[in-house]
Amino acid sequence: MSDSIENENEYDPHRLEALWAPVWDELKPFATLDSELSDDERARPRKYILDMFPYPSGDLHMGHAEVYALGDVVARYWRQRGFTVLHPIGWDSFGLPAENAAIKRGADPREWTYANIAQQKASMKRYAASFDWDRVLHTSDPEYYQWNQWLFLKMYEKGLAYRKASWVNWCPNDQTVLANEQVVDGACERCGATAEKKKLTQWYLKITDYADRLLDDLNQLEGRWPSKVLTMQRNWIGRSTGADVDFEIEGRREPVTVFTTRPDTLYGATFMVVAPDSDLAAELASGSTPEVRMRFQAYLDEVQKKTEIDRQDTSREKTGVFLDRFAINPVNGERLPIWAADYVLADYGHGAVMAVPAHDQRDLDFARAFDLPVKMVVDTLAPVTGAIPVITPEMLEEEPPTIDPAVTGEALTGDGRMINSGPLDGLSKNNAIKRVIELLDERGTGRAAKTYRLRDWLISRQRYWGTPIPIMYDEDGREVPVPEDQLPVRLPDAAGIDMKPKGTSPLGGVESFVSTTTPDGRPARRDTDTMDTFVDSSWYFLRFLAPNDDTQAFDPRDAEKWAPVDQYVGGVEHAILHLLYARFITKVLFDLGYVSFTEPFTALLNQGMVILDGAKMSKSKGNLVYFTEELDQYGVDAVRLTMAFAGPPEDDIDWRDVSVTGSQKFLARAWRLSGEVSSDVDVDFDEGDRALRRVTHRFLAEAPGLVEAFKFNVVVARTMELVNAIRKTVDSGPGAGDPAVREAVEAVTIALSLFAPYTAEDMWHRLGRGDAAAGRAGLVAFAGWRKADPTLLVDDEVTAVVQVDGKVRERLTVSPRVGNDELEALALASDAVQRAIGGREIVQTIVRAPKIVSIATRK
RNA sequence: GCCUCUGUAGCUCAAUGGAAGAGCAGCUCCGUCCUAAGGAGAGGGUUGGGGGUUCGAGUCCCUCCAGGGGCACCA
Repeated sequence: MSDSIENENEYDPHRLEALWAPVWDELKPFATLDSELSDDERARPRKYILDMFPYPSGDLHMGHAEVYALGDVVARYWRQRGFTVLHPIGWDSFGLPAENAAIKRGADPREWTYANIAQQKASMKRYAASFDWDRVLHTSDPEYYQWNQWLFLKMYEKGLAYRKASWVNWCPNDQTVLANEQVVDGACERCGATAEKKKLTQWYLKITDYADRLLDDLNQLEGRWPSKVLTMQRNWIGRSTGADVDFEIEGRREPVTVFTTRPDTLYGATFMVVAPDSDLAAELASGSTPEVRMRFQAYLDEVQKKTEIDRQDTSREKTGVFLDRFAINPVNGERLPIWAADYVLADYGHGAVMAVPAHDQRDLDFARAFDLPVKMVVDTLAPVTGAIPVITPEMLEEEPPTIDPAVTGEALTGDGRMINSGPLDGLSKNNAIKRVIELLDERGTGRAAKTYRLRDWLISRQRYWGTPIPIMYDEDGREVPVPEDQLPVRLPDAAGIDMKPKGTSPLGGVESFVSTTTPDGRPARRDTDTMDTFVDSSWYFLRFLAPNDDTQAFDPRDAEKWAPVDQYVGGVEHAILHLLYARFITKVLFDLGYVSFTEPFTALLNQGMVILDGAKMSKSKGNLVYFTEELDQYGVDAVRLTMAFAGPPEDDIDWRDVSVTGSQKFLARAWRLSGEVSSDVDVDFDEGDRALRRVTHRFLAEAPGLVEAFKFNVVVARTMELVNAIRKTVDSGPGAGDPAVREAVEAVTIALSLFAPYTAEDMWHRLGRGDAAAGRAGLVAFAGWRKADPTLLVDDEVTAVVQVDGKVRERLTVSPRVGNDELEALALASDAVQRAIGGREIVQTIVRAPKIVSIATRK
């Protein structure tokens, strides 16, 4: 039992949490719906700060603790800068874990999900994240997902949503298809099972139509998004430029088109390779001899047994089978044997390549394995720049080393002069590319072309807990879109549905769901797949603008007011998937006229992970740090401050390396100061101690730039320095009554409001600042960042250094406004400097007033 | 293998080409019946190695080493 009076003079984070949480609940400090804003707040400039919303699997963990601490620093900072800040939160609440829990424990996915949401929400409130709790959304609510369906129908109308049969990635564990983006190193991104290939008819969104814009618009984000993410997106889209070339095939009416980035080497093609799992290969084989058909089928079986992981092993030996068919090179009429080999991919380019072994390593490896001819068409030793090669006598005597790829096994991929290439002879690589495309164009047998690595986005999932695809099929199997006024297509109750994965959607077994009628009254059956949950998150930032609007997905006028997101905060694990999809959907909405911007997230901050002992935390490793336990032990503010102080946000935080106790001690030091200030609230700061005021104002001037550059750890270090300076002033300077002490402690309090809201709120009120009558405007969160006084930023005197021949020989105390000439004269007048010069001739003097004079002598 | 980012005090990080610094931890001292909180003080560096440009390099260039990340049979 502790005395409550004594208690109030001791820093007790849990007491402060209990004291202020109810006040905040009452005042709703961060509510931003129009009805909640005062005229003044409506008139302020606006910022939209968004933290990636969580998936509700269990309670919050340390990773969440980091994102929401850092995102909150940014949101609270802009409020202090006088902006009206939209900072919403919601839940990405559709998805597999709910369904897997249902299968494992017999729980209803809906109940499981919403129970977890309630728990996470309570934790976030305790954590004092400054969210607008009036704008909460859950993607699993029909009020949300009906707009997924609306979006799908809009895209369907535009031909951007379509169904096709194709080889798809299949997760044998989750028993569902995966988007390309969800296959990492040949394995399911979620569960790690080796992905398989299946031929299925599925729904796709035509993201490839947007490939160029998705790539080119990345330039707008340069400097505002981490360059790492930009690079990953560029790689993922993977645009290659080159040419399509048509090859006539003996015994076939239609020519075969291949894509190449090196059309200049067309004269060096010695064979053609087609992907064994392509339709083309099957067709060419079936038109060949029975032995070829047999050998091809055997090869295809072998290839299809390989996993994605085997296939990606680049050190593998080349395999293939000759199809006994021939293509005709359009530029020189040469007959090229056609092979099927699995180093050519069916779904990239046209699934066929012209092989130029002399100038492509893969083709060369294949040619050497199967004894195919190698023909050099680029002399890479020939100069292309016009420089004259230097030939030494030694070089003339020595036999020049051969560069022939057939001998060396090294393909020549560099620039050089074209040889053995008819009209291209003598040209450099780039000129030859231009010229050959002209030639092909003239003959109509080829053209400039671009190819992408990006594939269309497969969104069908054979699972229950997701958005039903709003399409039905009539008795002839024709697609019929669900009319907009019949949305949402509701997910049926989980009760009685067998969710065990069986490769087809659980919804297929719910006759009352499946059976429906077309708008014109004919019987029809619904599509039973649900959408990839990345559809949900691809536009949620717009739904936050009016989460309760049941007439539209979002109001374009709200989008004008708030969007795009000024600052997005989240983990780098979404560098491709979520961020690429959200960019794509934003461009679609732009094209449909719903928004006036083409990029959803103006700036992006990726935070690192919280790890322990150098390793990712995981239940199986037994190295978990529990969020709630940390809060119980150290208090919310100390944990939040630690997240900000541990290092640059993008670096991982090893919980072993940080000291939450240290953060707590610092907060206690700062908090105690707020109780020691003995000057009045309206005291005149101008009369305060000048030395402390200088430290304070330098802090006020410097901190905003640091926050805006995400150097939160540096801001915290600077705040610590300021606290140390105040302590010195109080204990061994002018004392706690000096006006400068109040000014400095208030600056600390406002700064701490970004990191440690409970502590800062309490300090603010102990300082006599919190105005209970002012409503939320009386809270420290709206105190406003103090302006630095420029006259306090310049020192009265500074030290200038004099170097002679690079060594510091003298320090002069001068005015910061000293001129170059004056400073030079002072330097030369110094005995120490003259001794260092030692009578030698001065060859150069550089003066940078007021910092340095550098004198160089002749030695 | 290719591309890219990062190497500064024990740890985490600062430093428009101009004196190598801060916070934390550790150490010493004060304080205390004891412990802790609290206070005072000092120490700690080949800025990963080597070379270059410069009056002057942690900063720019080259090279090597180490670590992280990305890409990798994409024609």
